[in-house]
Amino acid sequence: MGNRSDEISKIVTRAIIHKQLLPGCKLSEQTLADIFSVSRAVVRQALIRLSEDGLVTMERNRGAFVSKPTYREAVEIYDALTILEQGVAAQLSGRLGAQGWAELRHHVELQHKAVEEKNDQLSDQLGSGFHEVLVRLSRNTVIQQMHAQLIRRTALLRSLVSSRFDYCGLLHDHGVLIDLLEQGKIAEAQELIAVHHHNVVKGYLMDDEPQPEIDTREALSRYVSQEA
Amino acid sequence: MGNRSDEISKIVTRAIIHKQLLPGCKLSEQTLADIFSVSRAVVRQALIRLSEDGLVTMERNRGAFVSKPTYREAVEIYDALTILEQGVAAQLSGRLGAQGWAELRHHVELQHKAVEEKNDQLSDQLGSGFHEVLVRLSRNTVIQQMHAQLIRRTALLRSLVSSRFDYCGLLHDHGVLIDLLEQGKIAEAQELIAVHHHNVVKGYLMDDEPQPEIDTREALSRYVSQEA
DNA sequence: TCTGTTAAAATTGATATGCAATCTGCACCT
DNA sequence: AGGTGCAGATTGCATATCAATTTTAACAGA
Repeated sequence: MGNRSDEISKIVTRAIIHKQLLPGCKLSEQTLADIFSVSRAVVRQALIRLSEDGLVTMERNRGAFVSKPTYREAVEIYDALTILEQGVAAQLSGRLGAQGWAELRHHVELQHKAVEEKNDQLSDQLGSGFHEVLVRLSRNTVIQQMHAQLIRRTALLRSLVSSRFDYCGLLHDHGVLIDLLEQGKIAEAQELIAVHHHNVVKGYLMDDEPQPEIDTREALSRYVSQEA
Repeated sequence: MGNRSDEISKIVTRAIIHKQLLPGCKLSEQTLADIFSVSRAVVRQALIRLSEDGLVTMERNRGAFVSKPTYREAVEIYDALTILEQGVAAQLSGRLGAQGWAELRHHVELQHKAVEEKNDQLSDQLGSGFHEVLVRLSRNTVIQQMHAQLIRRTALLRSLVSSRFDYCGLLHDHGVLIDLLEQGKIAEAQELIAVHHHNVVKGYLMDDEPQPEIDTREALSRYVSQEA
């Protein structure tokens, strides 16, 4: 689509994923309009796109902010990822051609190098990338898009915490997963996926436990709504 | 959210789901602006929301149309639904309280009456409703929203074909599914979910086989792009 | 009658501007 | 320090305008 608002939303998405725009950051309409040299109307459209995607939260008369997921949301997102990837894994196992397995192994290889070079930025990217490749091989664009959206939201989570992952362990999981799937051990593969994501979430837990800072507005909403 | 564009997009969504607006229908900006007594800008925002949801397709300089899913898309949507519900089922089995099972059975009861009264409209609605309740019981709003979006898109599919479902059979599946889950027979429950959705898609096959009518523009796009 | 061309009208995508409602920040007062 | 009130900034929406593109209609020719 050749829409200006679409381009802008994609650019801002990239900025958010690359931790240039951090959760909670205000996205002023006029500021963005100046930055992209477009009218406020176009910026609003871009912000709406972003909010539909979950990366941005719009508050009436207050404006748009980069979303700040709660811990609960993090768990839900990884649960959703687990379910999607378990389903895809079951479909792929036994049905994927040699070229598919090769692509997965190649991806693990790439990440292996990134980890060895201690390139955390790249390791991170390739880490998510593996899961994306896995889903892409299912050849189901609907699932692919849902999954991609979830991955974008995990990027939000990563910029919310300064967690240090056990990249080596997570990477090892990827390799084992491929083996299990190729051998048709679906149940074990699915269990591994669940544990894998569970480990990632645990990595978040370290410094972002229950709730970092509570939004007063949200905390009081239930009381305000039933005031006399 | 108190946005006007949000309200409008929800109203149009209802109209599409209720088959008042059919796939392929043109959604003129000015027309909608007149209908809702708002400016074109607000209508554009609503249309963007709808297109992000997949119910509406926007074509540059041509406008917005109610989406017309292909058969392939239908299969992909039901595959996605299958995966989501299989995952939710596995989580629910053994973990859901008595109240949860009761709610599910109650829902089947309601649909049973609707089918007896030959109220197809209501049967349809409750049919999707059962799946929504199932997912709601997972208490995962992320999965819930993804699932709800898929359900909306299945409504699109239903208005695209004049299929007559075997409501009785589908309803029976729901009852059996509850039994299987309550007994902890996860694998069988998951298989039933897959077969259930497969049967629904087969119902669509009857009169909407490969492609109803091909969009010339789309059909020729690959040739036009590489013309001399 | 059918086909192809051309001109007019309609539609979209985007901008600019104005305005009411609301929120924010800050000086001010107790 | 802590509450009050106002000025300025921001959002949400309306209207008006314009270029680009598409659609429609009229028209001419085979």
